Amino acid sequence: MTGKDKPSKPEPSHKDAAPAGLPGDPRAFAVMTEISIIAHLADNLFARVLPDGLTVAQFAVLNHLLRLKKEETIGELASAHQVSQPTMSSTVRKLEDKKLVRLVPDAGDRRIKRVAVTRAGEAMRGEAVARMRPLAGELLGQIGEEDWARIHPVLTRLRILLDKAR
Amino acid sequence: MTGKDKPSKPEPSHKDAAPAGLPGDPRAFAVMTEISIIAHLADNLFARVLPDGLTVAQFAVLNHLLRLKKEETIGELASAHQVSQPTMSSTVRKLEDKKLVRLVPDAGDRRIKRVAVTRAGEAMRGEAVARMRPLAGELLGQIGEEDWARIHPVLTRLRILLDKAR
DNA sequence: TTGAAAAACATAGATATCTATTTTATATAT
DNA sequence: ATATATAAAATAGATATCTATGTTTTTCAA
Repeated sequence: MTGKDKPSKPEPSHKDAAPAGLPGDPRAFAVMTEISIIAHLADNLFARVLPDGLTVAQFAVLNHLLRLKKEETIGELASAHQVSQPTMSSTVRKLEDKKLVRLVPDAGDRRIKRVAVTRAGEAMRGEAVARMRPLAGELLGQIGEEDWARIHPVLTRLRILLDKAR
Repeated sequence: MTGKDKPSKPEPSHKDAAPAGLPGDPRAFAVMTEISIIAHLADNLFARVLPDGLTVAQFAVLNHLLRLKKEETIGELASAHQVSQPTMSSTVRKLEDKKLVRLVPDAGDRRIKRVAVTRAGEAMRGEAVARMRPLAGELLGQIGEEDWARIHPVLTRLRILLDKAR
């Protein structure tokens, strides 16, 4: 995931993509399509600027724990990040292999291990944030603050609707 | 992908998730996080209502070709759907195995095979659309038309920005 | 005309995700 | 107290994606 070369990368051209084109509510489908493409593009772009060996999923876990300033179980992390428990187990193990987190056993419940970010983990997250800052400023800065504010509440409502329908 | 049981499925609770929390432009990051979650939830939801054996990627190809009413090469499909050429080759082969598309050799250029949807493919897409209609109506109908219209142009602008930065 | 570069697709190997199941530990009901 | 149900995490197997590379065909320049 170093992203130096790009041999078989898909080329621009987004007249359309995923769902879309359904009868009934074309605009809603068009918007969902845009959202799908945006998520995909942002994810790829993000992956390219991350420090070597750190995936988006791994960064997200470090960032989550450091933002909340607390330790969480694998199950809690899986819920928060919308992935299955085995997937989060795998992500956490990779972070552990790199010494970016350590697993703290729970005193009262021996099934549980809480994930704690190490110093090295903090440093790695700091580097990741530093690397994405220019890209973020350049790109996201081109959308005005008022536009972000305009779309934010609608997207939150949509996310809550979809979340309830799971 | 039948989606009958759901043992290790992540549970609700979205106080937060991926990126977010970066300094500089918190709102932009919060929005990008919402977009990422929405795309993920919609994809999963969509996958669950599709006819058995049809993946989202496969449906997207059928739908794309039927909407545009034309045949396209594997390379064109890969570009349009933001995936690598080998991925699209694989998706097309699966559709071909199920007789939902057939590969039409190009008369003038023997490297090329155009992907054409079969009758069975049309029927399958029709069934997929029929199955998702109630879900779509129920969910997406809860967001007013004016809200879709409000966020659409901003999202399109954002998508174009990200696309240029690839 | 022939050799090199480019293009379209296929193949190979790696990885991240998923579902299903297993293991171990805790909670609860008889 | 003991048996059963629930819960947390690990393991196993499948799949969709990616990058890197190979093969075949076409294009173009010397």
